[in-house]
Amino acid sequence: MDVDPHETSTGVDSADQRGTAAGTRERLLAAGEVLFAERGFAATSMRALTQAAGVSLSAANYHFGSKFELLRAVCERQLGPVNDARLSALDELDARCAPEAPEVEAVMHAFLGPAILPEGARQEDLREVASRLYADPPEVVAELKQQLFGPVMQRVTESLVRAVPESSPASVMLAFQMSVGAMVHVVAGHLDNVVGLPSPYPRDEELLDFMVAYCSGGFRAGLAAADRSESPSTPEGTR
Amino acid sequence: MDVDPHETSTGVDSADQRGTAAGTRERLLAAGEVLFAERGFAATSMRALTQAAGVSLSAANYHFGSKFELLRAVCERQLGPVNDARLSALDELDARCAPEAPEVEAVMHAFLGPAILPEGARQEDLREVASRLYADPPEVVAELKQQLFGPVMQRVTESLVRAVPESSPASVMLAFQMSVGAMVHVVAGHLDNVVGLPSPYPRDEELLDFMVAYCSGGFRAGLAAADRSESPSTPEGTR
DNA sequence: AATGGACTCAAACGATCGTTCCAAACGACT
DNA sequence: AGTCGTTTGGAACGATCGTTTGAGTCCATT
Repeated sequence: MDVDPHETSTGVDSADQRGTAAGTRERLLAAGEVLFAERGFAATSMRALTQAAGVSLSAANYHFGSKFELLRAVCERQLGPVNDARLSALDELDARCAPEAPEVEAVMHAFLGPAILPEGARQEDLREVASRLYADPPEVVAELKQQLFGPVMQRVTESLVRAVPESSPASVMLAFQMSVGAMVHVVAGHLDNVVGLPSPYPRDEELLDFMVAYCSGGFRAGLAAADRSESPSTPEGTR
Repeated sequence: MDVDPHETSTGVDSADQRGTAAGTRERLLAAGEVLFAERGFAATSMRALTQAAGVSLSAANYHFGSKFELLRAVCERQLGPVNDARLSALDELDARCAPEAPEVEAVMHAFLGPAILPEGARQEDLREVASRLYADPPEVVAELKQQLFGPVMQRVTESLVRAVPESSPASVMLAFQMSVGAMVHVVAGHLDNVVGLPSPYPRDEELLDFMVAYCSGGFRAGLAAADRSESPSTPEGTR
């Protein structure tokens, strides 16, 4: 807390790979992506992480201060572009269909697309660290999760509520959360562990279309069932 | 491996709570249910667990041999009845609709029901340990997961493939896996962390109906999209 | 050449991890 | 009473955890 070495030193220059300096921080982030994603936070030791990154143990603590801050940096680097893309896609969607509410499919596409298809440069492979956040939390990760996902979740929920005005917001939230669960399951790569699906499932537009169709169809079907069970009886809690 | 104290000592008698013996093992399992569920395997220490159970540290290792075997016992106790109920519900479903294939909704209900509604005695609260298995694995839990979920997953997939014979089995598996993800998300209680839903979400029949509708609707919509993208073009890999 | 900051390293810190060991307490049976 | 097998508690084991320390290296600037 006393002295933070270089807080926002990222992006001081373009293409500064001249020495050995810039490589360390990047290698730590890359190793954190892999290890945090496949073993979780608690099960990943700093020694295993720094060894995988090929740097010293104290280098990690110098750059990030603590293990948790390294996790935060990894998550922010992974989710920052994704969430930005989501928000801009939702803004563009709202702007396109003027005063009317957007379609459920379009909102789901704006939400799922950036998580499935790699937008910018980082074309590599896994984006699963954030998914692991849904698993590890010893109640410390909760704050990080809220900070990372909160704004986007609120924004998507708002668009979905407008898309389906006839359903209660609570049902909309529940249905959307189930969609989140389905997405997390796919992105985290839990597909192969039970049945014989291809392990690194191809992240192409075909999968995205599939997931958008699934989440939208489930969303609508769930809300239909909720409306059906709310209207005929039990008008409890009109408040 | 040498001497296992009481391997299958469960159920030697009915109501054998005479001394202090039967209480220890039960208290350890109960504490494991709570702590493993809310903190994960790696983040839960044996000391915290035994302290929560009110027993000594060595008592846990005496009864279960190791931390991992305690996790296995907790998971088996939680998932055993659930998976049995699932299999018998699927058998009953197959027997009911004679030669015809079962409905998607019925299969989903047979799969989701036992996980949502507590069948037998254990009416308590959380059944989230198994969900945590989808998160923790440092590649050791994979074997346990396969052992716990494998048979049921295979059985459900088989029924779903028969229910939707026009779709490819791979698409059916993927769609079902997304349903699993949605269910895990709900059962694990990840609902509250992002938005303001009620934290211990009520596990009643209304929720079950909602989830069955969601998973079935998503399942059908996803498969429809997959069929749509397979038939018109790209007959790649006919092999 | 010299200075200062950015960065890395090996080594060690105290704490906690899972597990083991051993002695004591328990009930059941002769 | 006495013995046996079962179960428990306290202390300690070696290993590993996250973090800190201090000396060292590198490069940019003067």
